[in-house]
Amino acid sequence: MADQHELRDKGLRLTPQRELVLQAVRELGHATPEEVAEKVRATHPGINLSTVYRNLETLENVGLVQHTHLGHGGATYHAAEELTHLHLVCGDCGSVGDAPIDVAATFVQNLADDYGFRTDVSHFAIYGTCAACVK
Amino acid sequence: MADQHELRDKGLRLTPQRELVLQAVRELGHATPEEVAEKVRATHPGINLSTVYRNLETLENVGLVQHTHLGHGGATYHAAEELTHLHLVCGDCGSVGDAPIDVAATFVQNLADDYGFRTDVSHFAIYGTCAACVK
DNA sequence: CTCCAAGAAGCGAGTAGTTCGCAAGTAGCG
DNA sequence: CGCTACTTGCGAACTACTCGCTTCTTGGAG
Repeated sequence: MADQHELRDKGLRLTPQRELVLQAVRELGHATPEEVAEKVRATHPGINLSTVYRNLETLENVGLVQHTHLGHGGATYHAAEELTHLHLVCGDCGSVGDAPIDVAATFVQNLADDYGFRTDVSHFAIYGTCAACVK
Repeated sequence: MADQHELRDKGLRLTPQRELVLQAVRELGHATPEEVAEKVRATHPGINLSTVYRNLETLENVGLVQHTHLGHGGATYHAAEELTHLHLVCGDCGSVGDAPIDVAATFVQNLADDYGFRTDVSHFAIYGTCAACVK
C-alpha cells in the first residue's frame, strides 16, 4: 500500500482523513459521499462530512477518484482504477449493474466520427430496465 | 393547438397553469423546473414553484413530458415528442448538443443481446467533450 | 344555470444534500 | 524545532425539491 506515494506524488498532504477517504472509495466500489463518510467513521469516528466532500473533490482533481451520476441526483464516487465499466441502472428495481466499456466502443466511435464529440461513457449511468425486470 | 384534448384525454383537468407548464416545456426544448417556472411566470406571474413541480410530475406520469439527467444533479424536462435525440453534454463548456438516437442503435442492441438490458438512452445525458472544446 | 365533490393551486414550512467561512490544528520544509 | 500553508472541524447558509394544509376551481350532475 503505497498511498503515501500516490498522494504525495500528486502534491497533496498526507492526512489520515485523506487516506481513509481514498481507501473507503476503493473498498466500496461505488459509493455516495455519505456512504464514504459512514465507512470512514468506522475507523475514525470524528471525521466531518465536509471533510469527506472536500477530499472527494481534491482526489478527483488529481485523478484518483471519479464521480458518476447514477440517477436521483446524487453523485457516486469510485476509484479511478475501476473506470473500466459502464453502469446500467434499472429504473424498475433500482439495481446497478456493470458492463465492460467495450460494448459502447462503436457508439463512442460514431459520436467521434459524426460529431467530433469525445465521449466519457462512464460518467453517466445508462438507464433502462434490467433483464430481471423486463420479464 | 388541441391542448384541451391532450390533457382531457389523459384524464387530467384543464387548468391554465397546467397548460402553461406543458407549453413552456415545449417551447423551451430542454428546461429545468426553475426555467419552466420562469417562463410560465412571464404570462402568469402568480404561479407557484410547487405547482410547476407537481405539474411536471403529473405530465410525466401521463407521458406528455419526460425528464433527463444532464449533470450537476438537476433534472431537465422536455416534451415527449422530442424524445428522439440524445443529449451530448460538454464537460468543458457546459453546452448541450443533440444527436439522433440511431447513433446509439448498435450500442443498445449490444446491451440487449449481451445483458438483456432494455436501454432508455435518452434518460441520461452522454458526457464528454464537444468538438469545439476538443480543439 | 346552479351545485357539489374531487382535484388542483397557493403558500409556507420542512428536508436532503452539499457548500462556505472561519478559527484551530497539523504536515512537512528549512 | 519552528513557521507557514494547507487541512480539518463545525456550524451556518444554500439549493433543489417535497409536503401538508387551506382555499379555489373544474367539470359532471341535477
